[in-house]
Amino acid sequence: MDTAYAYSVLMSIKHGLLALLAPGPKYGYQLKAEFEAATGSAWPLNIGQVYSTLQRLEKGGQIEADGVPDDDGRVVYALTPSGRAELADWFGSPIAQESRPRDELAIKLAMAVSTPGVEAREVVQAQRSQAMSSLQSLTRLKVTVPEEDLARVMVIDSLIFAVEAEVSWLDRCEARLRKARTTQTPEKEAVQ
Amino acid sequence: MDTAYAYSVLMSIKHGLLALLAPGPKYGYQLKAEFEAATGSAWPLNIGQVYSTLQRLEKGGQIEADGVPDDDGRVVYALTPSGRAELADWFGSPIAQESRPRDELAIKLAMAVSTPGVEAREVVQAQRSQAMSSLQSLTRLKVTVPEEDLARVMVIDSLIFAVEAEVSWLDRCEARLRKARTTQTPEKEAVQ
DNA sequence: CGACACATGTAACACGTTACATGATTTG
DNA sequence: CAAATCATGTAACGTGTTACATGTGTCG
Repeated sequence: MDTAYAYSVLMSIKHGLLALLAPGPKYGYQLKAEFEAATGSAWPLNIGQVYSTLQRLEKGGQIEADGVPDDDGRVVYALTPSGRAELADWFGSPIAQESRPRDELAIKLAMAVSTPGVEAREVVQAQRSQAMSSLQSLTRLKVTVPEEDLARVMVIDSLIFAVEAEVSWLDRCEARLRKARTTQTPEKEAVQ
Repeated sequence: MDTAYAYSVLMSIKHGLLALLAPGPKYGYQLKAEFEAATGSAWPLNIGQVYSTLQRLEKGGQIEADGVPDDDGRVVYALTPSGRAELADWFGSPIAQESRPRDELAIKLAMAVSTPGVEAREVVQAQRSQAMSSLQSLTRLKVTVPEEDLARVMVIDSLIFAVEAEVSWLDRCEARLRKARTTQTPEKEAVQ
C-alpha cells in the first residue's frame, strides 16, 4: 500500500456509503436519502459528493456498478469482496484517537494565549455563547425525533455531548486564564 | 469570493501559522517547532506540511517572503495586511458548529445500528475500552506539563474533555441499545 | 568520516466540497 | 406549460498528508 496515512484520514462518507450498501445494492440518490435519514439534520450530504465518492470507491475496487442501469436509468452499485472486507474491518476495529482531525478550537485558544494583542478570554466567551445557543437548537431538535429512531437519536446525542464538553472545557479555560492573570501579572493590565 | 464553503472547512494549520507569524516574521522550521510547542504531543506537524501551507498562504496573499533568505539560507515569512485581517477575523468570530468535520464515530454507530449482521454493542464496547486507555495516557501526559504552560495544558484538557464526553456518550448508547433489544425483539436473539 | 539534526522544497495523492450540465418524471 | 423533484455525472478547487530530493552544519 502506498496510502498509509498516520493520522487525520477522513473517510466518514466512504465508510458510511459502504455500510449502506451492505444490505444490498443501491443507487446514488437512495444512498443520499438513507445517509441523511440517519445522520440527517446534523450533516447534510451534497448529492454531488455521493457520486464523487462512489466513483472513488469504484476506482478503489470496493464497489462495482451492478451491470447496466436498472429499469429506469438508475445505476445500482454493490459491494465487492474487498469492499465487504474493508467494511468489516471498519466495524471491527475502534477509531484511533490519532486518526482524528485537529481540533481547530483548541488550536485557536492555544494560539490566542501566546499571541500578544489577543485577549484569550474574549475568544473563550464568544465561543461559549455560541456553544450555548447551539446547545439550545440541538435540544429543540432532539424532541422532534422519536426515541425509537436509534440512529438519529444517537447522532444528536453525540453532538449534544460534544457541545456540553466544549462548554465545560471553555469554563475551565476561563478559570485558568483568570488565575494566570491575577497571579502572573498583577498590574500589567494597567499598562496600555 | 469563489471559495464559499458551507461547512467542514479545515484550516487549523493555516490559521495556526498565521497566528504564529503575528508577533513577527519567522521561517519554516521555527514555525513547526512553535506550533508543536503549543499543541505538541497532541498533533505533531510534518515539516513538509509547513512548507506546503506556507506556499499556499503566499499564493493566497496572506503572507510574503521577507526579501532574500536571511543570514543562513533561512526563508523568513511575514504577514501581509490581508493575512493580518484574516487572523483578526479568525480570533474575532467563534468557530461555527456547522464548520466542523463529520464525527466518524457517530456515523459509524448510526450505521452499525441499521446494518444487519453488525452488533452495535460490540462496536460500542470496543470503542469504549480504547477510549479509556487513551484517557489514561492523556492523564499520564498531563502531569508532565507544568501548569504555567497554559497553551499545552489547555490543549491536553480539550482532548481529555472530548474523550470523557465520548465515554459518556458511548455509555448512553449502550443503555439505549440494551433497552431497545429487550423491548423490541425479546426473543429474536434466539434466531440464528 | 558517518550519522544526525537543521533547513527548504516539490510532487503526488486522498478526501471533502461545490458549481455546473444534462435529462426524465411528476405535478400544480 | 412551467416548476419542482428525481437522477446522474463531471470539473475544479482547497486542505491535509506523505514520500522524496537536496543541501548545510555539527559532533562523536
